[in-house]
Order: sequence, then C-alpha cells, then structure tokens
Amino acid sequence: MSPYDPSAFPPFAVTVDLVVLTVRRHALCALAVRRGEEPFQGCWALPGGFVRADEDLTSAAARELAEETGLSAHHPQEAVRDNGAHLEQLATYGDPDRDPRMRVVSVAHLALAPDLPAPRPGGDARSARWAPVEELLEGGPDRVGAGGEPLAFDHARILADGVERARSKIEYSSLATAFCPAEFTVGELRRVYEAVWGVALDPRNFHRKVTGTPGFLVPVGGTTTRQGGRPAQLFRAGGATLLNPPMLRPEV
Amino acid sequence: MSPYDPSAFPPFAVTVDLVVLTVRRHALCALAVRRGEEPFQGCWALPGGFVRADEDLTSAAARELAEETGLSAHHPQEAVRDNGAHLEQLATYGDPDRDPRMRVVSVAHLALAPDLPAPRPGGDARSARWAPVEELLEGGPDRVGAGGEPLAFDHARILADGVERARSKIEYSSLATAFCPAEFTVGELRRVYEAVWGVALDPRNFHRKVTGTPGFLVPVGGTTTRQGGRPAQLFRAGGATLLNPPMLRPEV
DNA sequence: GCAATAGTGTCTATTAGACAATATTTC
DNA sequence: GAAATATTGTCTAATAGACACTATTGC
Repeated sequence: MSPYDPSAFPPFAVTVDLVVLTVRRHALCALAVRRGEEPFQGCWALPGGFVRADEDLTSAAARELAEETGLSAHHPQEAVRDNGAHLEQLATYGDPDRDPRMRVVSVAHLALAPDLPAPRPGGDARSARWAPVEELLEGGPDRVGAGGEPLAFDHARILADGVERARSKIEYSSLATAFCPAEFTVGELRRVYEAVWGVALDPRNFHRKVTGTPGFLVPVGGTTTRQGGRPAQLFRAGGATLLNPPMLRPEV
Repeated sequence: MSPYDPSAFPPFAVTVDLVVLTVRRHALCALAVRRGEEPFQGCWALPGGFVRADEDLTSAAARELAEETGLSAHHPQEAVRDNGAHLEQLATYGDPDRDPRMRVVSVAHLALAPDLPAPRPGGDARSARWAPVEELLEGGPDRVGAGGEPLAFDHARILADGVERARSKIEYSSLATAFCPAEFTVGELRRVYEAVWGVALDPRNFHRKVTGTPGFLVPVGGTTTRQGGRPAQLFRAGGATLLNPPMLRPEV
C-alpha cells in the first residue's frame, strides 16, 4: 500500500471525550455522565461524542462541553475570561479494542472550570454529576471499589491522565485561575492549589509567592469580600500564562 | 443523533506522523522525507502513514519509525536503552481541510534519537534527509523562505510543536540523554542542551548540576574517551525520569 | 610550550520554607 | 474577647550563576 493512498484506508470513528475538572467543597471533581446504552449501559463515563464531518477537533470538544455544562470555551491564546472554561487537547486513545463495537479513536480534551451550579443533563436525558476524582479512580482502572463501578471504556485512564496534567500544569502556568471565578482572593486561589494537589500550603508564603510573581495576579480596584475573617483583596488573572518562577508542589 | 450510535458516524482516515529529532553537528535536526505523490508532490514532509486496522497508535508510530530509520522504539516506562529511540505521543491534528483529498486525523508522535548514520529511504524509495529545524521552519508556516519550500500539509506546525515539546521537556526530565549514545560524557550531554536550546551553557556549572542531580547520570566503570582535551568520565542515563531540581533554560 | 577540554572550589545574590507578629472582620 | 482569615516581616538553609583555578590530554 502506498503510504498516502486515499482510496485504501481502514475506516475509523473519531470521537472527543472530555475531562472536565472543577473544585467543589475543597475537592477536585470531574464531570461524569451515566450511559444510556450498551456497551457499559448504566455505567458512569466521561462526556463525549462523535466529531462531525466538517468540524475541527477543538470545536467538537467545545460543542460537547457546552452541551454538557453550558460553558463556552476559549483557547488559551485568547485573553477572554468570561464564564468560559479553559480547554486544551489532552491526548488521543486508539487501542483497537477500546470500544467493543468498532474501531474508535478518541481525542481527549481537558477542561478546567470554576465551581458551577448543578450539572445539567445533556439533550439526551443522560444524568450527570460532579464526583471527586479519587472516587472515580478508586483503586485504579480495574478495582472493585467501594465507591461504585469503574468508569466505562478506558475512561479511568483518560481521567487519570487529565488529573495528572492539571496537577503538573498549575505548577508552571497560571492555569489554577481557571478554577476560580473572574474575581477571587489569594485565599481562594490557595484553596484551589490545596484541593488539586491534596496538600496544605502555608498561607503566608503562598501569599508572598503569588503576589510577587509578575503578571500572575492583577488587583481589582480597592475591594474586599468575606470568607470568614479579615476581608481580602480581590484579584483577577493577569496576562502571564507561564509562571516564572514556578509554584512548587511540596515533596511527597 | 445519539451520541454513541455506532452505525452513524462520519468516516475518517487516521494516520501517524513523526517528528524525529536528533542532534547533528551541534544543530537540532529533524527527519524529512520527500513526497512522491500528489498533493504536495516533491515537497518535504514529516514521515508517517496510515494506522492499520488492528494496530494501536503507538505501534503504528513505532512501525513507521523503524521503517524510516531502522530504530526500535521503547516506551518511556521501559528502562531499555539499546539502540532504541524515545517515542511519545505529541498531539493530534484534525482540521477538516488539512488534507485536500479527504478527512484525515493525524496523531503526531515525537521521537528523539542519537546521531544516526545517513537516513535510509523507506521501502517506497522516497528520499529522506536530516535537516536543521530552523531550515524547515524558516519564517513560519507561510513564509517564502531562502531554504526551500514549506513542509507539506500542516507539518510545519506539527514540527514546531514537537520542537517546543523537546525544548521544554529536557528542562525537567532526563530526556536529553535520548539524544546521546548509550555511553556519553558530560560535555556531550551539555552540547545536546546547547543545540536543542540554541544557547551556550557554562561548562562548570553544568557539570556540577548534572552530576549532582540524583538518578540522572550513572558513572560507567572507570573510563574515558577523547573529544579534544582532557579525557572525560563516561556515564549512562540513570533511572530518574523526572529531574528535581530541573535544568533551567537561561532567560531570553 | 600552547590550545583545548575536564573537573573542583569559592563567592554572592536570590529564594524557599519556617514562623513571629499584626490587621480586620464575625461571633 | 475569641476565633478566623489576611497580610507583612524576619530569619536561615539551599541554590543559581559568575568565575578562579587546577588537571590531563594532543599538538
């Protein structure tokens, strides 16, 4: 076979699957939908669907994200920061037997969103929920866990890859702000880091670090809000996308 | 359309394209092949080909790599370090019009290899060459440059993404050793960093840094070799894949 | 000898992390 | 006042980067 003969190629289906992460009640949570059909009927899975014939991959991912959450997505290049989520390509999964019905290649995407109202079911009436990632991943892809059944297909692995991407990327980028509302305090940002990494951080050193990193945070007028104690200044995300120096995840 | 109806999906072709990087004569080079057919007949392109019906994506990339270079690939997990190259998935490119003939989704992979003998043409007699990446990327994807024509399809963008991945990944991983033969000196490793980053590094600080990072380098017996001056110790890559602390790319 | 590369030591400015102390709110 | 959070300041050990110096080869 000539390597680019367009008339002789195996047929593939191409889908996008979404790892949508948010921080709720001090825990890193992912969006899961219940499958209405075989295979894996009744199991929880990542949201996703087929890429349409004239749609690019990012658009397909953004469309699925909007269908599941109502969020509009924006690419990292754009400085937009409305109620949109961060969206980036994660990785592609294409083992021949990952879907029992046919050859499906899935281009997984990672979305980071601020805490949202209750998820709304997709148009096809599947139910959806936010679940802590440890609950969805309990014991690895092949465990018989206490928290329910494993995710459908290879979605546990995809979710694990997405979580690891988020954990490492907030070290050297300003991506943690994607988990916050448009205006937020240093303490709220710190609680994001603590939830995503699962560690406790020193509030004083954290404050000095983030406010001292140029381009990370921009003070929003003179302002305060409450969370319990003394009012805190409000910030929004600055223009910097790469943090230098990076935030360091504490040793294990 | 039900989101997982296997009987109604648009047909896609899935390919793998390869960014194969090496360091030759103190320059970061990529493998390019000349296309024998339309479209882009006679243009240079990245090596690649269709994924077969029962082949997973990594296997397809490893097969293409072997066909083009004779290298066997190993996954990062495996500790193998024969004459194999490092191989990892890079990203997936699927714009509807990236191939004028049909809908093609390409799962690009990044391979890092030590300096090799002259590239051998693939079985279909295409010619192949190592070219400095600046030459292949001159002026961006849409330049009319001095060094020839742009790469076919969206391969300039794929190559640029692969180069950036390599440049950033050698900061915090031991991946730079994938550009070296099985046994190498600190000076050879430093010249790899200098070529990939395009900067000059202080040999004394570099030596202290790499030999002081646990798990990065393992001295191979008592040995030396020559490169010009005083003989140097030989090392092989240690088990560590993540470097802590990282190598820091000098400021711009 | 000279040129070249390898390797070690030293100094300084910066920084991460520990933690004291103060400020401003709610109860 | 007590409790909670925010914010600033101080101290110390570790580190990056600059650079002097010595070692060992080929010519």
